[in-house]
Amino acid sequence: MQTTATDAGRADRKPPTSDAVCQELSRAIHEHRLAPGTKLGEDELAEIFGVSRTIIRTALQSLAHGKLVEIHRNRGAFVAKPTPEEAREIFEARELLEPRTARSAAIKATPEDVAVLRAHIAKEHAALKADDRGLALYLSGQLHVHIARIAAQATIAAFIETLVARSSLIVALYWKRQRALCESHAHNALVTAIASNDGQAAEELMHSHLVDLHSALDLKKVPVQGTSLKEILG
Amino acid sequence: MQTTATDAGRADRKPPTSDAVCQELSRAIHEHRLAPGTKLGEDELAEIFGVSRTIIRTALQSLAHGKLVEIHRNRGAFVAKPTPEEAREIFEARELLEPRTARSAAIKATPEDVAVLRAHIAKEHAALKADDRGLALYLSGQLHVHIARIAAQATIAAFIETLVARSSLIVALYWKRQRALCESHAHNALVTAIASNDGQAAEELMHSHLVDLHSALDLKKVPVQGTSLKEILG
DNA sequence: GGGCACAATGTTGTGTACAATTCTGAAGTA
DNA sequence: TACTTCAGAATTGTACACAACATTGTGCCC
Repeated sequence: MQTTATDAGRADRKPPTSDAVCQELSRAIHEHRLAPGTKLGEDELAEIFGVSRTIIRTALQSLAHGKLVEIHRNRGAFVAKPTPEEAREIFEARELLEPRTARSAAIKATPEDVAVLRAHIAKEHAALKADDRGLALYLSGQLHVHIARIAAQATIAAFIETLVARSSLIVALYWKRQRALCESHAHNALVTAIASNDGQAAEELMHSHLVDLHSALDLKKVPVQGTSLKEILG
Repeated sequence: MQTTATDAGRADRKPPTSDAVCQELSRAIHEHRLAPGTKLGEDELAEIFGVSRTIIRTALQSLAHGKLVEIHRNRGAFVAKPTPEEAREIFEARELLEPRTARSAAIKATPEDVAVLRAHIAKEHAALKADDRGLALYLSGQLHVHIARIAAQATIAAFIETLVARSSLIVALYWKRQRALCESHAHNALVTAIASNDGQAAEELMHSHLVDLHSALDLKKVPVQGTSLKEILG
């Protein structure tokens, strides 16, 4: 998978598929290299990736389905800019889904699963040490997706994946704190609970972790208005 | 919205948009007019709807995102055929999401909301009386979506919408019983609980309703092989 | 000077043509 | 008879061209 992303990024060798473009853009949004509200012009992207607009359009529509991108008819595609209302919904949804899923994961986790999770956390730490905040953020989200997958629930895992992705946008808009270090500790504790197959603890830890994240948002903060100035001056 | 669907169906007046095509196909799948496994040829659909393949492709990709359609590269699009494993996942997900959502809905429901739900049930009854099983099935699913919307949870409502849609495919493949009448009673009780703002009862009724649906499936049954005869003759 | 109408420009939406791949069928061989 | 091989047909994937729409800039009128 790393190969695919690299291929798409370079676009020197082989023409990337729409999925590759999709992943590349998705990753860029995850890592906050693309800010909410940014316009995603088709011609522009087509040139960057070295493909025709057809591929780009497919990728954008795909991202729009996951609500990472908003497409306004005849006006173009923009990186989504969740409202405080949406942010609340998304975290409510996560608080509904993830704790129970974490419990299932803890019950079903094999030593191999745990090893994967620990390796993941190690990468997260490394990224933080290298001061790559974007990558750290991305990995941090992916851990949640991994846990959902361990629960043998591809359907719910897919839901959580979109929620995590959108959470990244929310963090970009409404994040209050500077440090993200605390999360690592929460993740450590969570993985430990899963390692010892303690469903109850995993559920509770996941819940408090999400509440913690949620409370680290300032939803009253006026979102950085990428586009619509009328809202600012309205 | 009825207009849109009709336009798309006829395709005499105005060229339908990809969303219209999407809705039309979605509806056809919901109502079991399109069986799981059916091939959805692009040229074929393009002629039926009176548009170019471009529109059709967009619509199919959209449906593929909701897992109603499977797209195999270079081979085409087919109505999805959920495996027993997926069926289990989908109902587990519904059992996780819907009872709590029903509780929220019951707490927040206004008299107008209840009126809408009751009108919906009336339509459901009418469809059953008219022996339009397809329509009845569709409406039956939509009630669940309506309830989720009342809970002021667009995000979760969207999830439930896809789960309901996929449930329709599962019913097409694995349904055991003949009669669907019992559902109507469950829906009645559910709406009554919501009408009296009884969150606890709504949650419990929704749960038992889903368990009832789930138990009405025979997941050991070999899925009816829609098209690919090679699988039957293996 | 302010406001409006209208042309110019750029971007997106849709249809179509061509290339690439898969499927179908028949012929040939063991 | 069963299996393989290979060409033809059909279908999908991609690129491109044109049309439709939105935005922006200019000039005119009040």
